[in-house]
Amino acid sequence: MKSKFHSIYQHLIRDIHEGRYMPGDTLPSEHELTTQFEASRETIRKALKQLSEHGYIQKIQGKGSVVLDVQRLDFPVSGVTSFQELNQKLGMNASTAVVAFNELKATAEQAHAFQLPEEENLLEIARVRMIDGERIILDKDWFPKALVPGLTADICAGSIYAYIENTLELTISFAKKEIVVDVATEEDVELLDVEPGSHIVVVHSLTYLEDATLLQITESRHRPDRFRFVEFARRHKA
Amino acid sequence: MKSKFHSIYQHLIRDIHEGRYMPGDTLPSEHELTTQFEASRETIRKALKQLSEHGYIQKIQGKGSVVLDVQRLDFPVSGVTSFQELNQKLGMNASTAVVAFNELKATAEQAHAFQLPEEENLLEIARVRMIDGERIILDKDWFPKALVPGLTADICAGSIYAYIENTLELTISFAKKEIVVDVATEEDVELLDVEPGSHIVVVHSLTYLEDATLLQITESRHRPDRFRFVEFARRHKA
DNA sequence: CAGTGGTCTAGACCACGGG
DNA sequence: CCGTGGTCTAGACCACTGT
Repeated sequence: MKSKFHSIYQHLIRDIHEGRYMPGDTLPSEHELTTQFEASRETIRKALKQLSEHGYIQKIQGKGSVVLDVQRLDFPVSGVTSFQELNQKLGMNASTAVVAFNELKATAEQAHAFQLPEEENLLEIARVRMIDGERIILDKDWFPKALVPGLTADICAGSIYAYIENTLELTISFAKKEIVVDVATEEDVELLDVEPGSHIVVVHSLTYLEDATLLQITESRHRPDRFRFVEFARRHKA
Repeated sequence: MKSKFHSIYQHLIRDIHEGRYMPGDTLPSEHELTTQFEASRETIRKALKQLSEHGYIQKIQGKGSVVLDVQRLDFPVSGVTSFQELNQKLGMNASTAVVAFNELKATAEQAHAFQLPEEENLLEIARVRMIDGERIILDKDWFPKALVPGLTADICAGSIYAYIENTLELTISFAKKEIVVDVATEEDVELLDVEPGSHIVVVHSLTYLEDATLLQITESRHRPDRFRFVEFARRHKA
């Protein structure tokens, strides 16, 4: 992204993070920002719109753009973010073990979800995430094999997202997620540090590319005492 | 909202829900929509932007706006939505019992969160949500008393949000949420149909008005087997 | 009243996709 | 090549907030 409004957006985020604008302050008016960034007002407004959507500011008509307290939000499990990205950002003492890497035929249900001909080949990957020496998360992923050529078990031990976005140059665009609580399966007990009969938090995700093709189905199974999900949401009236 | 782009947005949503555009179809081009709605292209684009953010369409450069399959998303626990609104929308067989309605002094922590002088009066409300005859959810809310004049236990048995938005004419704007899993307290065991020692899904929320003042702190405690949270999220690269 | 954000317009140029 | 969406502009008018 090298668009003008996106640069302005990032510039203002940096200003907020570095404390040049504190929570409760109002940003300079849109008119002032047009001269500061040498941009038209609509361009400024696009940048402010994004800041507002991401929880950085609240726009108040007649007053200005008030900076919100973003401190309590800095654990962005919400949105579309990979475990490795979180690991780096938060400096978690984490590691990944690949426990399965199989090629198999799609089931009827999977073929339908991926809009592929039945019996198309899928990659099935299972990974255990360890944090501070404990096995906390079991991630199970399915990809259409044709979409991720060259993907190896070694790559899966690092960041699949980095491989997809940087090496394959695919653009991940959006995801649908569902969080439910399930009872631990035998597999959970075997692979994670959980007791039989314990609850497991299950995050199902469907991840899509920018042309709206389904790239990935994920089932992420979390030990409940280490699960945390944070969201910023705006209200949309009916 | 009676803005032009919002009417167009709603018009297109209705078209999608009523099947005039099916998943996989492309909407008419932005140029065509300008003549159809007698609006400028930027106005059309504002409407399409919202459709995109809410998961209705995916815009693809050079091609058009593709309609997504919105069927799997129609359980919007994500966003800022009240229990009563969900109840109505989904036709749940649900009821609410108010189990506490107290006026008390704010703790230091609460006073700080609400940015009120210490010892300001708060309302503390606890409600049990029953679905199909089972006590599933315990909601505990705190409001600054001054912000919700006239709120009674009777109103709390219905929709507090409806009272706030329709009667008090306040506008709820955004919320920060956190989902964690806790072990059932004695209070949970007493008020909900759960076993001692069971897990409880806890949703902490901070709800804000459009001038960014904190209106409400909520702790919503869910029986795990009936908890479900669905989200649509777009990826924002670092 | 002046200053703020909210909406809308008409036109321009660019980047991408597909024939 | 044309049609698509992506960005940017300059200017206009309105609605709201505060003095």
